Parts: sequence; C-alpha cells; structure tokens
Amino acid sequence: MTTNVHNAASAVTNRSAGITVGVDIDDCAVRSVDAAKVAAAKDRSLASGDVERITDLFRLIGEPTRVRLLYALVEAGEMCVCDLAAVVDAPETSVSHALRLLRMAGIVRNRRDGRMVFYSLTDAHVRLLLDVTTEHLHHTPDPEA
Amino acid sequence: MTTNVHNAASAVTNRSAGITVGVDIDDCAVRSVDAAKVAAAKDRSLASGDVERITDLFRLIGEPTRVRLLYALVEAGEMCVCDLAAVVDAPETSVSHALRLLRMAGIVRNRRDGRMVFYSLTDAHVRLLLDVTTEHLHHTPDPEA
DNA sequence: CCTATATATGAACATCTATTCAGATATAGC
DNA sequence: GCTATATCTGAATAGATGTTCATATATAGG
Repeated sequence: MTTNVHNAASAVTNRSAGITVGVDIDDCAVRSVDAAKVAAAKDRSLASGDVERITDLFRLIGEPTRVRLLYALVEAGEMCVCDLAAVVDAPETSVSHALRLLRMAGIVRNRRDGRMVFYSLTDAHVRLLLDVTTEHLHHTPDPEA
Repeated sequence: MTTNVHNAASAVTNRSAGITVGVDIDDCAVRSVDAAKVAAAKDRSLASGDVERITDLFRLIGEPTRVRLLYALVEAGEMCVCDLAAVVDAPETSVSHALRLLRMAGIVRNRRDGRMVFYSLTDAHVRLLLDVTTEHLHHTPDPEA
C-alpha cells in the first residue's frame, strides 16, 4: 500500500558556491548543501520494502484499541475475545477487527478452544517496543499540556 | 484527539456457569470468562493519557517520509531541510510539514544558521525504537509475499 | 436438527491525514 | 530597500482508516 520509487541522481558540482546541484532522471533539480553527507545518508538509507514494513508496524500499533489490547496481552497473557473486549472496554466487533489486523501482521496468534478463540502475543519484541516507548515518554515532556 | 472514557464495572457472578456478568454504568452488559484475569488486566492497564501519548508516537513514526527522515538523522546526524529532502527524495514542502510534526512531538529539534534550518534528533530513544523494530522484522516472516 | 453463544466478516459512513499549491516569512548580499 | 534563497504555513483535495450494523460462520447442548 505504500509505494514511492524515485531514486538515482547524477550529481554535478556548481561553480558559484560550495553547493552541489544534482539532476534527477525526471529532470527535477535537487540542491544540496553537504553533498557528501547526503550521498552517505542515501547510501545507508532503508530499502523501500523495509520502509513499508516498518511504517506498517508502527501505524498498526498507533491506535488506542490495539495498544490497549497489546498491553492487556503483555500483562495478563492469553485471553479470549470477550475478555479482551471487557479489559479494553470496547465492543467485541471492534476488538475482533483489531485482533484480525494484529494477527495478519504476525503480532498475535489465536487458538480455538470450543466456541472461544484465545489470543496471545507471538514474540517478545512487541513488549520491548512498548517498554522502550514508555521509557522514552517518561524522559520526554508531554507535547500538550 | 483520542478520547475514550468508559470505565467502572460492578461485577456479579452468575449462577449457571462459571461465567461472570459485569454490568456497566451505561447498563451495557459485559460477559467475562476469566473474571480474575480480566480484573487484573484492567488494574494494570494504561491510563488513557498514556494510551494517547503512545499511540500518537507510533502513529507519528508510522509514515514513510517521517521514517526515512528519522533514519537519515540517525545515520548522518544533523542536516538542513533541503539536504533531508534530497536524502528521502521528497519535495521540500512535504519534508517541512513532516519535520514540523516530529518537532512538535519533541522527537527532533531545529537550529537556525543563516537562512538554513538544521534538524537533529533530540534523544537516543528513537534510534532504539527503530533498532528494536528492525530486529523484530528480521525475526518475523513478511506478512505479504 | 434447532437454538444459543462466540467470533468473524463485509459494507457504509464519518473522520482523519498526507500531499499539493499558493503564498508568507526570514535571512543574505548587494 | 531590493532580490534571491531557504523554509514555513494554510487551505483544499484525495485517499486511508476506525467504527458500526447486519449478517455469516462455528461450536456446544439439547
């Protein structure tokens, strides 16, 4: 769903200033102040596939119901849909939709027992992600208020 | 921007099964299978303010241009807007908008030098977040393909 | 087989968000 | 002060996304 292919620039140093002018294939000029740094950063920059996977993951976690669900699973372990709905205080339909997205992303897995379905985290990285985040927030002033 | 206040449930154990029926203030019944676990998870669950800050942060990072910008700053350090635009291969206007959001969230800071403005990361937590994420992705099969 | 329960699914709708363009601000150099 | 450059800002538009409702599937129990 995320596409942005647009690379390859041939750089030409400009006479006037210490400024480099790179000309794109599409002919859209790009000025750069620190050409070396730009080149290095471009070299080390992520493949577009990686960018897509990373953004998909962050966007997925960046929603209240899903964050609450993940926290609930981190804290209490495996739970069925109706209990999760009770914990995060959201309608079961919303929870089901949310869990489906998390499952498709490989973040949670489910297991059927009778007519209930139990969900749990697939690995510990999510917990680590949330921990690092809360750590960050504790050392950062609240943007609002 | 994220609001969802809806808590406090008085639990009443049901006679028929080992199932508890909690009745909300709003009178919307909530069934639970493992009442103890639900109660515990609810106890340990995040304050709505924390949920909002966390989701805001993840949603912020969950966008291609902003991820590329953060990676560029992680890899190459401080850069001006036009160089950042060159690295992430996006129009300067888009980059400016993106940087404004990152700055308002306290993730990056800026410094003016002449007519240019240089941006850099405010702390190391973002780098850690991205590292944990890539680590997670390397140990997780690609959802698509 | 029929009902009740637990969960899943699909579509419609309203909301949010990224991108774009036009124009504004700020600084440097003359 | 005037022009050019670097960045910012605001508004409009198109696309993505969460929620909701109606309905479908699956299982248990009689």
